[in-house]
Amino acid sequence: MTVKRLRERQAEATRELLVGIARERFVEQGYKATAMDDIVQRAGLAKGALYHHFSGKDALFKAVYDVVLDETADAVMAAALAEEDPWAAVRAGLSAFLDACLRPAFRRIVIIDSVTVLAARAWDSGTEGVELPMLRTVLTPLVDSGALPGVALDALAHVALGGLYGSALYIARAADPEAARVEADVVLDVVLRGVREATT
Amino acid sequence: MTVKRLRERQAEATRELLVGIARERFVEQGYKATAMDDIVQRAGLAKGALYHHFSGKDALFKAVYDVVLDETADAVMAAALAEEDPWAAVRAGLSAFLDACLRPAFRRIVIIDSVTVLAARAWDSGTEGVELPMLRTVLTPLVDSGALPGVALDALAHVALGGLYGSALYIARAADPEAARVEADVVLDVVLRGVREATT
DNA sequence: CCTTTTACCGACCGACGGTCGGTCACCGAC
DNA sequence: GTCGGTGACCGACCGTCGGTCGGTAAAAGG
Repeated sequence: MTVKRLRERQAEATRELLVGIARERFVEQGYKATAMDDIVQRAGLAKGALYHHFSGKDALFKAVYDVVLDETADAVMAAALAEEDPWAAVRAGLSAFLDACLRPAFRRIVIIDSVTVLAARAWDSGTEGVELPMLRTVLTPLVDSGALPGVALDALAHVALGGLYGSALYIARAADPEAARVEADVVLDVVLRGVREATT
Repeated sequence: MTVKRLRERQAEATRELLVGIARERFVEQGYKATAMDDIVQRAGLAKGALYHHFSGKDALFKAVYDVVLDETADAVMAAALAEEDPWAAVRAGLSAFLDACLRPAFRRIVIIDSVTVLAARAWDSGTEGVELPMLRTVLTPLVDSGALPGVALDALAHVALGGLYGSALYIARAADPEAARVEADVVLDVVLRGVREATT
């Protein structure tokens, strides 16, 4: 496993090179405006190489998306799981998420383009992203604790994800992202405290 | 104004025909999978005619989008403005919105594809949709009433829009949309009541 | 009438995602 | 060592599709 054949290492390097170039282009120009030929040329490779490693443009994007998302998911989950109290956990995860929204790569890849590219795929196949399972993990304690009678976990997760998405878009669109982050934080905090106090 | 020249009427009819065909195709197959040639052929016209009336595929989609959105916006705004109490207005608009989510055309055009197609446009130009102004109209009384101290209207509108979008997606994805509508309703109601009771 | 306007035509273009037969360096077996 | 197999990579080629442009005929206007 640790001992890699030359061919293997070379292939993996090529793959990572492609993902790296693709990430740079996707973040800078967006998904649609980025041409496969451009990526290939900048990588100093031929088209066949790209299609040898990735089944298509969307698969390449997915690889980039996974990397960018993981960079955030770890931080968010760590922040949330570090808290004992379910409400505090939600609050901590929220804060970590809003921080992530300030990063250009996260905004462009995860917030804007992922919807465009991966929605169709998720539509046909039952493929589910990482965000919903994450939210379920965080929200399950709340629902299980009986604090939210009659609330379906899945519905709650979807609405919450939407709200987060809305915040992210607001921050991404703002002329002053830092200030927008604070504003979004206030709004989400009001909602969170409201739900909490009204149901306990 | 009411007296239209023959040419004018003919052109308008053609335009509406194209929008109608396009709407049918967009709803059935989605934006990307729909080819301009297909629309043109079904309408019994040539490509030039289409490009005479619409500057491009996205412009054609925008025309369809506007029609579908207006069909809903009127109902939502009417429901909201019929209520005196700001909170009841929000609740009424919410209900009307969730009803709209059950309509296939609304789901496909406004919820799914509009993000893909119109996001890029809205990104560059400061073009804003109809939803945000609508939400601002509904939410302004709440913010003005001082019930939500420290909350920025725009941030609140964005978060709310996101939550609605999440609900809509949940309903659209569900095997049983009717049941999902009820679940989403419960969640949104909990959030709404929570915020309301915690701040009054 | 004759000119202008314009709705509409349809052949053509270029960009772009994707394919496929071919090549050659590496690798394991004997 | 050498030899057959494997697979990373090559790059010319293709189909699709959004978009263009010179042309045409009929209505509008004088």
